[in-house]
Amino acid sequence: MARPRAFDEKTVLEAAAAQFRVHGYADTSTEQLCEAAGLRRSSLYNAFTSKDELFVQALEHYADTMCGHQAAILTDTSLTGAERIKKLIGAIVDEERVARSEGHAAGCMGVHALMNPDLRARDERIARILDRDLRKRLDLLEDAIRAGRIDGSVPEGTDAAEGALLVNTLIAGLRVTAQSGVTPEALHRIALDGIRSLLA
Amino acid sequence: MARPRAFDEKTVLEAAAAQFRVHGYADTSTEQLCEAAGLRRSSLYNAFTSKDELFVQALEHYADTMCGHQAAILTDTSLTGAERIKKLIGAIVDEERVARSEGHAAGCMGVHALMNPDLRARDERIARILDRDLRKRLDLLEDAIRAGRIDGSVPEGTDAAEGALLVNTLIAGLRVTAQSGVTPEALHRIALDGIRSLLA
DNA sequence: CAAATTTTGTATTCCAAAGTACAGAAAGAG
DNA sequence: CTCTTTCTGTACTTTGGAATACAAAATTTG
Repeated sequence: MARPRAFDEKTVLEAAAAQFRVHGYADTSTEQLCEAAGLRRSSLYNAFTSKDELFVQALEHYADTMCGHQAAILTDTSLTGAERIKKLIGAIVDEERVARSEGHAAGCMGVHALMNPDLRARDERIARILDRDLRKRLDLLEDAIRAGRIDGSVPEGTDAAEGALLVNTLIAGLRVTAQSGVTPEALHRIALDGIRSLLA
Repeated sequence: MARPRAFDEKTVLEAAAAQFRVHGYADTSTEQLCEAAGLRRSSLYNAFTSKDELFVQALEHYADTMCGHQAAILTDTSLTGAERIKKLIGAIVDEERVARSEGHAAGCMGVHALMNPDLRARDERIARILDRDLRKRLDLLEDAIRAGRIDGSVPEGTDAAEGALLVNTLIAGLRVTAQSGVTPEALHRIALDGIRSLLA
């Protein structure tokens, strides 16, 4: 019995995340967010009370979506453990490739939020989301490494937890290195060199 | 024939960098900068015209200092090429260790500035400093790798440019991963695993 | 010791960006 | 068709922090 929302909430969260992941929290103005979402100020504030709140929701949605993508790759049992990890790296590099074709780097909400202790302190939910997301992704990586140890694509002695942390660290590094204009091809090669210790 | 400055400029730049490397540009207030430097607003503005200018100078000093430290390690001819790179990683991890003992991560002006396209756009000098710094550090790393190829500590086939980029990428990743509370010991182990491809 | 000049402290101004108010338009329910 | 409710657009208010003004204090040199 009332006028329904003319925009899709998820779509707005994705548009917001696209801004935040490139510019970070502080350097994304509510103006930019409106522009990116194709919404007016009041619609945005009506749906999401504040920039802070919008950030939290965008981060949550972003983390879930990302994690979903990575889970799809890392649990694909048609591939060996090592192949899954290589495919994940390929996917990250591809993200950078399309961002590059748009004239910027892909950025990463996770890196931005992690690197900013003040942001995490401002809203405890942010730290919680980041922790949960990290934990989930490490678990997925550990499972893939264990699978690799069994199928023979990963050396037997490999510590799953540390291998997972290495892959995650390398990915964060890629996000940063991508900002300095390195080609996706070079990015791909160094990432594969970085996980050499995980390949049988 | 005039009252001399009561503070040391370098010391102020270092205090400023210590704030910027943790909080980033936007989330460091001029208030914090005054506090950290032990200076009053007017002294700060008198010496460095603006927050922007202070940031640029702090970044320049920070990059030079960091590069100097790294150069000392990477050109130490009493070590093999591989040993130099391992020692560099140890030094980065130690930085994180002391930061951790102070209750935070070390952060990195380079990572913050790189991840923020708006900041680089605001003042062309920032992009210039970052480019020069990256170039210098990659050159040092390449030299160490080449030295390693000669002394036999690094595999013959290794591409120096890509090896250098890998080490640099890993270090950036360490800066990020350190923010999530991983112990310095774990950080050290995964970093060494990450450069496995560079070790003979 | 006094002049010259710069530093320091407090208070103020200024600005950009976050957030709010409210009138008018749109859409479903009866 | 009309009533109700929610959405949309414009203009306004608020706020946090960067930057400035200026008077008083401090210090070196001649």
